This record gives sequence, C-alpha cells and structure tokens, in this order.
Amino acid sequence: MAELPKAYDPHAAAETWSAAWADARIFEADPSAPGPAFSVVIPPPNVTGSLHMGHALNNTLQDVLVRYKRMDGYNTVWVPGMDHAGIATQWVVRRQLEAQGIDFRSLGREGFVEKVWQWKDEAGGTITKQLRRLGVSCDWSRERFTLDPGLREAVQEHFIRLFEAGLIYRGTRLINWDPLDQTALSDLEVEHEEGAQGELWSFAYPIRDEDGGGEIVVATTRPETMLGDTAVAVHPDDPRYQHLIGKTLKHPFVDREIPIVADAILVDMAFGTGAVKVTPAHDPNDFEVGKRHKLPMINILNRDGSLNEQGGRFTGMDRFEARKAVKAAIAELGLDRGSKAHTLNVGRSQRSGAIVEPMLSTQWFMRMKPLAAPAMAAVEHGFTKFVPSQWENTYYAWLRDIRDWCISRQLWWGHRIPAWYDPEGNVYVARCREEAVEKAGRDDLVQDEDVLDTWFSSALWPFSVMGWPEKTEDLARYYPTSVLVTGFDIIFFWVARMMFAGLYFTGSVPFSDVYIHALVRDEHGDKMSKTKGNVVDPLTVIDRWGADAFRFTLVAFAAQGRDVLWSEKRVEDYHRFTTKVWQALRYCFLNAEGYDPSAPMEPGPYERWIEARTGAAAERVRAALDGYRFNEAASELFAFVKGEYCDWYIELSKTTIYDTSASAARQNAVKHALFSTMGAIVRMMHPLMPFLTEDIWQRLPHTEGFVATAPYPRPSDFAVDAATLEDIARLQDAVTEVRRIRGEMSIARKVPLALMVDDDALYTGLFPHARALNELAGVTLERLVERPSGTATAVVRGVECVIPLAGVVDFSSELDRLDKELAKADKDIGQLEKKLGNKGFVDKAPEDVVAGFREKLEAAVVRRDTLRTSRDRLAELV
RNA sequence: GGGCGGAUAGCUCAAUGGGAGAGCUACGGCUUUACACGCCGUCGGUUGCAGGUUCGAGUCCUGUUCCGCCCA
Repeated sequence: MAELPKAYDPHAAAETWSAAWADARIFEADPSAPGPAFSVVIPPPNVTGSLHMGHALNNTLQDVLVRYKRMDGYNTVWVPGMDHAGIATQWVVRRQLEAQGIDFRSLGREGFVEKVWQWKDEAGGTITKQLRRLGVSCDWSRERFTLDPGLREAVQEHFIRLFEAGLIYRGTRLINWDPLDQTALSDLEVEHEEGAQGELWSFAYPIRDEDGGGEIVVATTRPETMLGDTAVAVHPDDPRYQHLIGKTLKHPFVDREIPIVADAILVDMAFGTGAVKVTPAHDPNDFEVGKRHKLPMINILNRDGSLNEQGGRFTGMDRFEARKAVKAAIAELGLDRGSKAHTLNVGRSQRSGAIVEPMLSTQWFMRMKPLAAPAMAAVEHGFTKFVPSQWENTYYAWLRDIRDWCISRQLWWGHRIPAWYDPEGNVYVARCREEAVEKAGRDDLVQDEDVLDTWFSSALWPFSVMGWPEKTEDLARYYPTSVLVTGFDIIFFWVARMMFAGLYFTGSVPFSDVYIHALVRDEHGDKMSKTKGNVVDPLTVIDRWGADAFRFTLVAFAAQGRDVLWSEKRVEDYHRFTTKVWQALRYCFLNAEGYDPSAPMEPGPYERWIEARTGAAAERVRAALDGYRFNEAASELFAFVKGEYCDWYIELSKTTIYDTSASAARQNAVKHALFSTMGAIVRMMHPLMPFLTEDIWQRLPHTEGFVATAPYPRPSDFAVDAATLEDIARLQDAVTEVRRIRGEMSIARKVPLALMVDDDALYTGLFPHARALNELAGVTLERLVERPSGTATAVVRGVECVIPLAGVVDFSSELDRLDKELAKADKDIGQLEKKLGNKGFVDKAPEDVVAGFREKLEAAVVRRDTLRTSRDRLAELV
C-alpha cells in the first residue's frame, strides 16, 4: 500500500482531481445513457460578476444535489452559463472607455458592441473559473451565454410569438426612467428607499381674475414638477373648494392655464391643504388622474434628467438645479407658502443608484395578467413546489397584483428588439430585416434601437440552454428540469418569469422543485456590502482552509428559512474535521498490513455493529438530502464519522488489531470493516467534500474509478442485527459510566480500576467485551465476590457495578456524586410519574406512547433504587 | 398601509403535538501506540410576552413586543 502523507493537502487534491474529472469527462451528460433524468440549470451569474458568498452558497447546494443524484444512478446534467447582464456590462465597458478618454457613443452602436464582446472574451467570465475552485460538477461542454446564437433565436421567437398573440405591445405609459444609465427600467428594478429626509414645500397657484381671483395652495416634494402640472385636484366633497371646481389657474412660469378638477380617488381632504397639484407625465397617481380627466400629459425631462423645452426659463437645467431655481422664482413672485420636514420614499435604480424619475414614454410592454394565471395554477396544483413552502405565498402575492412589464431598454448591449418601423411609424415585428420588408411591402424600414430587458432572456434559460426552439435530444431528455436552486431575492425577477415562459412555450413547468436558500450575512447578521466593508471573499476562504471545509461549512449553515450568519471560526472547525477524517484514514493505513478482501474473514460484534450503524447513517443522510435539509445532512455525517466511526469503532478495532492472539481471519475482518466503512463514509460525504473524498477514495485499497461516480450508499447495503446493537449499547453504557466516574473524581486514565459485577446476566453480557472495557475505560471486568469497602457505583442498564476505590482515591466525593445522580433520577421519576398519573394522558394518548413512558419509568426506578442502595451503603462507611 | 420570516443554553442553530437537543464556548481531567488541528467528562433552559385549544404546546389558534425582509 502506498505511503500516506501525514496531512491532507486540499489544494493539491483540488488541482489533481478537478483535472482528472475533466479528463475523464464524467460530468458530461449523455442523454442516451440509462437512468432517470436529474437536471439542473445554473442561475447564470452576470458576465461581469466575480464570485461572492451568495454564489458560493448557491452553487455548493446545487453541486451537493447534483453529485448525490449522479452517484445514486440518475442520468444527471448540470448546465452552467452566464448572463449578458445588459446594464451592468454596458456600464463596465463604458467606464473603461471613458478612462481612455473615449465617449462610448462616438464608437457607434456596432463599434461599441464589438468592444463589449472583446471585453467579454478577455475579462468576462472570471466567475466561471472561480466556480471551478469550489469544485462544482457542471457539464462545461454545455456551457451557455445568454447572447449565444441559439439563445438569440430563442429570445426572438419568444418576442415574436408573444407579440403575435397580443401579449407584447408598444405603448406610451408612465415608466421608471434612470437618468444616469438613460434607460427605462421595470418596476422591479427600482428600489424604494424609505425614510429619506426631505421637505414638503407649499406654494400658491393664483386663480384667474375672471374666475374671481385668489389662490389655491398645493404642496410637493418635487417642486420642479410644477412645470409639468396640468391640473390641481380637490375632493368633490370638500366645502373649502367646492366653489372652485371647474375654475382655472394661471401657471406662473409657462404659458398654460390649468383647471381645478374634482377627484375623490387621488385627494385626501385631511392631508395638507386638501388641494393636490397634478403632473400626469411624472407621477403614477397623477397619471391615472390625467386619464380620468383627459388632461394633457406634459413631459418636462430630457433623457439625462435635465429640463426640456417645456421647462420655460428653466430649460436645460438639471432636475435638482431646477428644483432650487423654481423655489427661488416662486418666492420672488411672493407665492412661496413655506415648507415643513417630510420623510419620503425615494426610488433608486437597482443598478446605477440614481434617483429614478417617473416619466411618460413610449416603450414595449408585456401583458402579465394572462400569463400569471397559469403560473399560479401550476404551483397551486403542485406541478412546481417551493421549498420552504412559505415562499409560495410570496410568489402568489406578487402574481395577484402583477402589472405589465416594461421590457425595452435604451441600451446597445443585449437582445435587440426584432421590430422595424416605416417612416409613418408603423411597426413590423419579424425575425429579420428581409422578413420585415416583406411584411411591410417596402424597404425604407429602420429597426428599433432598443434592446430587451436582460431578464427577458433569462426567463427562457431552462429550455433555451437545451436548444429550444429546436426539438433537441437534450430538451426531450432533460426538460423540465428537476430543481432550481436560487435565492429569494429573484423569485419575481426570474423564477416567476421562467414559470410564465415555460408554461407558455413548452406547456410544462420549467422545474419540479424550487429550493429557495437564504442570504449570507456577516456574523452580526448584517448584509455583506462593499460600502460596509464586511464582504468575505470566498476565494480567500478557499485559499486558507480549502474548498472541502468551506463547502461543508456552507452546507452546515444552510438551514431552511434561515439566513447564513457567516463565521470563519466554523470553517476552521470543519477544516479540523477534514483533518480528523484524514487521521482516521492514517489509522487504517498504519494497521492495514496483510489486508486481503478475498481472504477469509471472521467479523465480530464490533464489525457487525459499525455496519448496522453505517446503514442507519446512510438512511438519515439520504432522508436529509431528499428533503433539502442540507444542514441536517452535514450534521448527520459529522456525528456519524466523529461520534461513531472514530470515537467508537476505531477504538474498538484496537481490541483485535493489538491482540496478537487474534486469528488472521479476525484481523482481516477488522481491516475490512475499517476500509469498507471508510469507503462508505467518503461516498456519503462526497457531495459535500468532493476533493477530500476523492483523494481518499483513490488511496483506499480495492476501490475502482472515481468516488464521484461510485454508488451512493443505500441502507439496504448494510446488514442490521438488533441483538448486536443492544450488545454494544450495553458496552457503551458501561464505558461511559466508568469514564464519568473517572472524570468527576479525577482519576487518571493510567490508574487501573476494576469493574465488579454481581449480576449474572450483565456479567455474561459484558464478558465478551472485557478487552474493550480495558481499552476504552481502563477497567478490568471482574466477578463481584466480596464487596470491598469504599467503592464507586456504576449503574449499567439499571444494574449495579462496583468500582473499588480504596487506595486509589479519596472516595468521600463519591457520596456527593451519588447524591447528585440520585437527585437527577428522582426528578426524572417525578416527571414520569406525573405524566403517567394523569388519567387523561393514559386514556387518550396512543398506546405505544404510554407504553414507552411506562418502560422509561421502570428503567428509571431500577436505576434510582440501585443508586440509593449504593449511596446508603457508602454513607454508613463515611 | 398590506404581507412574510425570525425570537429556544453564553454564541450559532436543531426538534411529524408526546420527557427541550447538537456543535462551538466555558469549566475540569488526560502529553493514550490515527489525530493536542486530539481524547474523556461536566456545567449550562420560565423556548420574547399574555391568553386560548388539548390528556399533553417550542410546535396549533388569538393578541402583543422587538428584529429583519418583501410589496404599496
């Protein structure tokens, strides 16, 4: 057997096995291979992105599932890829050009897009390299990019079909305008920041002299919008203003007369003066008022947020500059009516951070209501299940109140809208220019300048990566996908839209399960952010502790419905766990001489025990993974490997390994148990710690291939023997009792003790384990012939065992210890008796529950009596 | 304003309505022939608060406080 290094080297292992897996192409799916399909598509990270904790968690969890299913015989595929991230990417390249003194617009559309592709090829996609360091088992031969030719075709098809169905339309609506990126945004891309300190400023509109003169006072948080006011609204029932309804105001700056209208929906009589200025082109509520009262809608802003020609003397000023100027000018006219502090909600662009302006604009929209209904029904009927299920409520809530989606963006980088216009402004939606020309019957057409929202292409991801709209083998074999693993922050952006698209185009849900994981926060529970400076770089963690420990930590933290509070300390702990496993392997190697799996074997009780326990562990780990209870899988593995294999089996194996009189068949059976259990352990742990387990698997004698494709242990692979389990439980009970006595009375391990047993059955039960008792607890098992004076009492399975202490230690403290144990036993019995003394419980609780409590009580009473006898006997001596 | 989470040992988290657990920390012991990056043991709780349902509630219901998030 080859020499085993003293310590595990996670970096060498990662390098070696990543390369070996890639060479063997074991992660490349073969649709013609047998086995039920298990398919996953990666949530495509932005091409501009670099790996952060969220990606690390997300991809680790996917990899755990994918590796588990692959080992378990599924025909598995995990399709990786990246998103072209319209706004973010355009911004990155634009800034880079600006740094060189180049205005991106000067390059023209084609020139700029070419630059972006160049950037993508050189700098884009660092994240996919970083993902590999995590150990993800993606099928890189199937990697996709949302702007790949095939995906372009899918996006075009998507647009055209929905347009033809009347679900996509062009219209003039109030949209969210980002003056920095100079593009429209969807409602979802605007983040509302609460509690910003602002002022509510009041000014007076003079009433036309013909209408009796006077004034009406209105208030606003955005003074400059008064340049776009086309009405003032009051409540129809408001006695203060009833006589003014229908009268006309004179705008102080622009040549416009504006009516006073009555609107019960917009106006709250109790708020402010009860009169509201109406700017239909720059406020959603006012827009509705405008429609109700057929008011003119005047857009006062340019693309960059400065005031356009509607701004009168303020034309050309930036919106914030104009805000001050308008106030000053109003004051000059003597119309300023003061201001007061006001907390307001500011809408900011999710990407640029710029304050978003509601603005009237002609854009493309997708009608959502008709698509939302089937998407809701699919979840209601269980075709797609959210885990944890409460996210279904979030999903429903959004779909119920869904509004049309603004899908056009004023960018160059992205999927260009397949629409052409003739000089009269008629629209021709087509697959290409030729088709548009044919439809139009003329060739003086120009294509729409805009591109589609990036999420428009992401919505197709689960089937576009499989080749849709072509009818491919992949699509037939791997779609719908099995599970989508993602964060709750993109349920609306992405999950819901994939549901729409999947149902509409393929007639089936895009995934059966959606596992929603939480956010990774810092140890104080704060969101990680660059500005706070509390960002933890996954790559640094991997450099320091290795991918195995890192992944295991993420998995151990991934409790359903809980945020992950990051702690480097935990990684260190799990790094120690990898060391522990490695040391166990070393033990196997150091004692493996002469191991021959084909030679005769004579397994003993410990070998039968560890086999049964391994099966039980496999059952629990599988159940945890099947239920997406990742943290439970991690803790079961941790508990089994450390608590049973290392702490008990390895220690018990020494009774044979170090026994020179043990037969070759016994020795061989023990070595076999050591190695085969280690084999089962690395197979069970592989999805969580791929490199460590592969490194071990490759060193284990008589293993074949990769652990990555070895069968995942099944409970039925392991024999269970109830008698052995009870036999070893008794031994463990005895060992633990002796250890406790040693611990509490500070008797060093090297001080030999005797464990004297009077009871026939217990003695007979423990007798075969005499060597183990000596090895694990440092006691010699003896028959109690004559009770010595000065003893400690170990109660094993309710039966008294005596440990002579005379000459070893001052045994007076044993009295205290027994009193403490007695108190515990009494409390225990008290609780049980109370429970069983309750007639309601005995009558109504299920029989097996009651029986269980009765057994517990019996055992407790036996234990208590044994303790008391010993205690009283000792008390007489002291 | 509407909705959804969370609150359990010092910390991080578990517990199909059936005796509240684990890991870490703390404390004590052990230089034991795989591992001191280790081993053995001990301590630690009015499950945020107030009611209710039930033989039985951390778990179900109602209300309430605090923290977080989403939507308007």
